[in-house]
Amino acid sequence: MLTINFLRENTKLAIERLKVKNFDAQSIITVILGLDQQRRDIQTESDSLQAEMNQLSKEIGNLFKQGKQTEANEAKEKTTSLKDKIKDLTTRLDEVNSELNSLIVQLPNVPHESVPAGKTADDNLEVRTGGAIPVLTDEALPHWDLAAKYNLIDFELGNKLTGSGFPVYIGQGARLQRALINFFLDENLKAGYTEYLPPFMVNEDSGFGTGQLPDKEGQMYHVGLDNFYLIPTAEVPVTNIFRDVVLNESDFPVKCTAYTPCFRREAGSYGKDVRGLNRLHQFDKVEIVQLRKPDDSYLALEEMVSHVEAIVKKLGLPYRIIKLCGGDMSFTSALTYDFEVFSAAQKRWLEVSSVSNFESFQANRLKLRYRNNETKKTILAHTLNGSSLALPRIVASLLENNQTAEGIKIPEVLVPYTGFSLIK
RNA sequence: GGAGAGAUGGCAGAGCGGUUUAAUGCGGCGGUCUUGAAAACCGUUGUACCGAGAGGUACCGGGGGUUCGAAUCCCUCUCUCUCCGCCA
Repeated sequence: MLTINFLRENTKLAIERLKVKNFDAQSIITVILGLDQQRRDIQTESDSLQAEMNQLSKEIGNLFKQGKQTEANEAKEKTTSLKDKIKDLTTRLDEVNSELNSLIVQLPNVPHESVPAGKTADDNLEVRTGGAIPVLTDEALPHWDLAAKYNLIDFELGNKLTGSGFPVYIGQGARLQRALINFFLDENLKAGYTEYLPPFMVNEDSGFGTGQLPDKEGQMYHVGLDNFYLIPTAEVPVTNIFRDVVLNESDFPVKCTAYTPCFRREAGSYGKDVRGLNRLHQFDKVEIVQLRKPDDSYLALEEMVSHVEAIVKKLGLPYRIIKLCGGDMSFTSALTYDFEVFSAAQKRWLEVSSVSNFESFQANRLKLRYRNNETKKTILAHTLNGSSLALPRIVASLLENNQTAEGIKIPEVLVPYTGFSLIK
């Protein structure tokens, strides 16, 4: 969430920038600033009344000690009206605060100045492309047929065990998963990230910290008996490691990576978008998370984009990097780059990574701060994250693009991990 | 699942109705001494909000209550630990 101080000091800027996200903030911000003023007025009054009350209580204590019962009882009577006033003010303050809060959480993050305006994915900006799109024969198969042909993934079996969207990987298919996870983690380690293996379920506080709760709870699986949520991405447990933490300047940059399965309900999805590996309820992903000081978070974003790009290049997949327009960006992001790889038999671009700078939007919810060396003040850190990478669509693209008459070729960098160079 | 104990500042740990602006120790920071360091000694040491400032208010796991006054008493929730049971 945005901070009230930011809104107070940058009212015009916030309204202008939010237009890029197609969000008309004019009236809501006006109401917010009005409530903020009310809040401060009430608190000033309430504080001074409470000071008076504290003073009075102290005096009553002293009177009792001196045995002056009558005076003490007289003084006690004076507190009654004070108490009522304070109670009244406190109630009002709570009301104003909760109203204020409920409005602020409705405001999306303010996009970075470089974010293009636009409504849909069509308005996104292609930053650059790489890799060659393979030319396949007419007999080329989509990955779900390849998966069946080579017995790599059994989608039907997943239906039996759980339900649709929970595939079972088998043999070389399973080993390819394990290889990719290790490869991605190793690449991240080499780039200076520390590996974590977090819980795959989180509590409510964690869900709130990264912004999944309260609004998007329909997207997560909920374990009702214990009130836990299955994580939709490693971003949730990893970023929440730093909830309620005050870092030192010397701790930066904080760079974390984690492999986790990801669970998404994806209610309402259907059709060709969800065919095969295109969209699943459970999938594997390796995530990178960085914490930065505000002054170099955009440098870090570019660094993360280059890092993910290097991995995709090593796999030899045709890719494009896209800067999302305001309308296509997530609620919490200030700037997002998407990575897509081309899946040559489906002839579709598939999103395999989304790299974002959230600035202090998440940090404010998380109370994730650092102490400034000079001023000794605490300042909200910036959080960033990205996939490096999501497995299913990488697998889809690898299978489709690398199919030959002899079998499916495994990219050279993966062979040490798979132990085989051809799926047949 | 059963029984018991507990939750206090960065950490350890007192306090159990009114000089608590939370003792004390450790750690951290600043200083004295020293060629330098250690030791010793002295000082200092949280967060948030309101206020131009002086200053004020709130916070002792969360929420509610009793009281003129709550870290302290009551209710309730959550979590942690110990033992037993089950178990990879």
